[in-house]
Amino acid sequence: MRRVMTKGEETRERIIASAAPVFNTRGYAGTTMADLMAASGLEKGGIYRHFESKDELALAAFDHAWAASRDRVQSYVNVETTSVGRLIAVARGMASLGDDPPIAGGCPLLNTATESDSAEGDTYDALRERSRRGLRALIAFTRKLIQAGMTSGELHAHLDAEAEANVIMATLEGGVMLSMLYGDGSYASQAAQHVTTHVRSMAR
Amino acid sequence: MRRVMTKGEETRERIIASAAPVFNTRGYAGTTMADLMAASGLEKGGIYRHFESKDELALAAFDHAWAASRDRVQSYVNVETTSVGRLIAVARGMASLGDDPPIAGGCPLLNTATESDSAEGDTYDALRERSRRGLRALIAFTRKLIQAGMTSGELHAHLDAEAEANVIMATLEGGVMLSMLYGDGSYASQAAQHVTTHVRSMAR
Amino acid sequence: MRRVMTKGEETRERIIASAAPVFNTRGYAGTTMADLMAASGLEKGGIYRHFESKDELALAAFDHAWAASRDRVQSYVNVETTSVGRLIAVARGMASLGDDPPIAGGCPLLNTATESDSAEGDTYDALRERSRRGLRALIAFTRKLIQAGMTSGELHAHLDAEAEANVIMATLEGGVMLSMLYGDGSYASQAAQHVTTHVRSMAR
Amino acid sequence: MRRVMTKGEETRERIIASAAPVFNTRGYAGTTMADLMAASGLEKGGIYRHFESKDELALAAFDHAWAASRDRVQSYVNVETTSVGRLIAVARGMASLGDDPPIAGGCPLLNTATESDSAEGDTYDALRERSRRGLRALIAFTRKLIQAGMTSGELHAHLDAEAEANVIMATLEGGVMLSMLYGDGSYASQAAQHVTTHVRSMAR
DNA sequence: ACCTGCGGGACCGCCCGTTCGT
DNA sequence: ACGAACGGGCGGTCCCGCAGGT
Repeated sequence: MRRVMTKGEETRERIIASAAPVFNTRGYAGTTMADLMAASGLEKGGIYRHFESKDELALAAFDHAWAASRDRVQSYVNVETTSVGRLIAVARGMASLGDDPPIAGGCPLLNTATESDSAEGDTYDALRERSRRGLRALIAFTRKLIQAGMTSGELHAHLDAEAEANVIMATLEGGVMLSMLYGDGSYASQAAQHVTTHVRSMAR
Repeated sequence: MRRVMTKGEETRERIIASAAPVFNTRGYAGTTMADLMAASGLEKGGIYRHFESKDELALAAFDHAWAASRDRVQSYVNVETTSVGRLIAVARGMASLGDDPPIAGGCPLLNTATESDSAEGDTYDALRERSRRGLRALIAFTRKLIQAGMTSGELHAHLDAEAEANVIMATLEGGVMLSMLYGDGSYASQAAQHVTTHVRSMAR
Repeated sequence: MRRVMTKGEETRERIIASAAPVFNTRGYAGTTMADLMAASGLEKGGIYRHFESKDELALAAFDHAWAASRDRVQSYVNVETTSVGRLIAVARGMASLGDDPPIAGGCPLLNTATESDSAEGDTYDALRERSRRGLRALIAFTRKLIQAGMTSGELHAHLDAEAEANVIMATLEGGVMLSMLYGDGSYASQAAQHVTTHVRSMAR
Repeated sequence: MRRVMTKGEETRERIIASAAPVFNTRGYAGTTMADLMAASGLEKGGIYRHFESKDELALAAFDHAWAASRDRVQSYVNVETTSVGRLIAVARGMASLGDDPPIAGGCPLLNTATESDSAEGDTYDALRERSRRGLRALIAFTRKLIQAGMTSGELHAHLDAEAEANVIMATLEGGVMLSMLYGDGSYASQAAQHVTTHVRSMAR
């Protein structure tokens, strides 16, 4: 019987999991090592054994938070079979990030993108790059659903799939932002509802 | 001929104007007094004479940035006469914040809302409150435009003006976010285009 | 009719008078220019017009406070005619500094001596020198009263006037210290009573 | 053999021991963290690990200095067996604080009392409270010695022990003050001599 | 092998005492 | 006499490296 994870790896994962909501709520610059210590229950040295720097942990925490958010959306999508159904599932899944986020603080893509978009510094560069990749993946996923719908005949044939995907994601992220700001999930829900209606209007 | 502004007031305004893009790009927590000194050209003592704390300056800088952004949108709206035209102007005005922002860093509402939405502390509280007010005003302005269009007969009579305004602003802010993240104004433009099409579809 | 004091000199005196209780209560190091501004009602520039530095003002304030304290003791002495009466008057006058000081904060000699006695720095040197002179004068005054009493026959002829004066002043200053610490004038009174009894025991 | 003190506790004690003479000579307000760093040989971070603030260290340093001074007096008292002998020992012990203080700067009670007696602020409040307790204990100790002498018949039966103790301590502290100011231990010695004579005069 | 806690040093926001133009 | 600006240094806190102990 093989060991799935060493004790050290488990600790590492535990640190990441505890750090993710902290970075997601306070931001990279607003998070201190003391916050991370309190969250993980470890001393400084204990954290530094597993991560070279706060930066490295921040990156790992972002990956963790983004994976959790992506999984959330994926879980909505997985139960659907049609392209239209899946597109609507993406909308509802994204909206859930503003209503009941898997990682406290809302959508890590939105948070990290906004903090890092025009800031300078190596860590911000890395954070921005990950945000870009995450959002690019999300938009590409949506675009492919649209294209699949176009191919299968569920959707009109002459849509600009790229542009539609961009706008859908903009609307959903904007809804999450509003919901987080006002502590009211209905903004994200309304955004999801709008996307749903829009997607249906693209169906023939 | 009387003095409109004392030398001190001018300096204060100069400090605010120079601080606004710094806070807007680096965020509140990411901005240091040294950054503010470099931006204003003043020494620490010179800044401290005009502001009790970094916090007070941050608040003033937010107000400045938000006023500049609001004015930008307003300047698009002012040349239009119809409700539909004005709604489209709002969309183009907001999109311009992602393409060519009046204050470096993009939309101060988006940036400040995202940084402060789930953070703790007095300054974050104040920042969050200002973001809420700003966004509320922006949404209310949009809602009134929709209601005016409904009253005048430009738009369908049975729209949910509040929900429409929420979604429009979510879409536009999301578009700005994407444009800032990728350094590409077309995301915001596509969001504006979508809103434009949507508004026209609401016209009878 | 000649001007006794120019307007500038008056202001200078006003600053000194307002600064004296501040330095006497907070000490030299514990007093800030802001404290002095608040006490005088003047702005920084207004104070610096009359004094080259905080140090110079501190010295002037000490002189003022010490003069006021000396005058207080003198006023007790002046109404007495005998050496014994005058010695007792010195005791009661000193005790009054702990009970109802002419300058808030108690005896400036005690305060300044204690702060400056083993500290380094030019200003402390000057402060210490003034404390030494003040206390030396006070002790000398007391010694001369004893010597006068010895000469006149009021007191025993073979006293060590210098030592007696030293001890009397030590007792009285110690009493003031206790009274200031506990906010209770009875310590100083008891010290004065002891000195009174002691002086009477030196009378033949 | 078990460890009596961890390395951290030892460092903490070392910091306190090095800080005590600094605070005792320069006063609380006159002492900077840089002074404390120089005295301890540690960097700021090293000190900060053991104390939350300069204030906390100041309080600990006062306690240390006062304990050392008390021990000094105690060591004079311990070798005496009679009440009169012990009272005289107190006088000589106190005088030694002005002549050859265990902590540079003289009597911490005198120094701290004088600095804090009329100053405002939480730390001054705490310092004043400690000075009061220390001096109260010293006076009470002296008073009990007098009362014991009265009970045993060494001293006259009708003395006001409280008042005598107050005056004795006033005289001794005043002597220390003079010795520190002039850098001449003879003032404290004369005060002690006076107290000795006075105590003997109270003996039947 | 893993983690705790100690200590370093840079730098934070703030406020000091000071100078100078008006 | 004021008020603007200065620049250094304040107390405090950060992130981090490393020695030592379990």
